[in-house]
Amino acid sequence: MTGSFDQRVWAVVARIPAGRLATYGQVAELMGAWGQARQVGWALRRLPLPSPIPWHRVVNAQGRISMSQAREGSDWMQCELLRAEGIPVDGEGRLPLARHRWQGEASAPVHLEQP
DNA sequence: TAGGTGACGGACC
DNA sequence: CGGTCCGCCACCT
Repeated sequence: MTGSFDQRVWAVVARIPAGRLATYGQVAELMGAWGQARQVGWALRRLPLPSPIPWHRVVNAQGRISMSQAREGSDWMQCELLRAEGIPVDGEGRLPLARHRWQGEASAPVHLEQP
């Protein structure tokens, strides 16, 4: 294989532009591991911090930061990093996912039509 | 070895 | 909205 699961996850996450968001499931899809969102979470958990990989741009499909005591504060750090990129996060970890959703680079060029 | 637990997601109620 | 269930699969008892 050309790299471990972890490395493939990180490679995808590394492509997420600043100010944009992706979901765990989305990352799994982009790396051809459909339905393995959970494993993507594990891979990010194994990411040594601090890291140049923009791990904070990955949130869950409910548009919230996955909070967990097991993260030992990295969840709150994620909150800070996102706000620093201009993405508002409320006290419950909710954020405007729809507006900041990263489209990957798979979106076919669309020809705009006249209204 | 079996069973419980998650940085998940989608269906249902 | 929120809560439960189930499928998913790597980790950890």
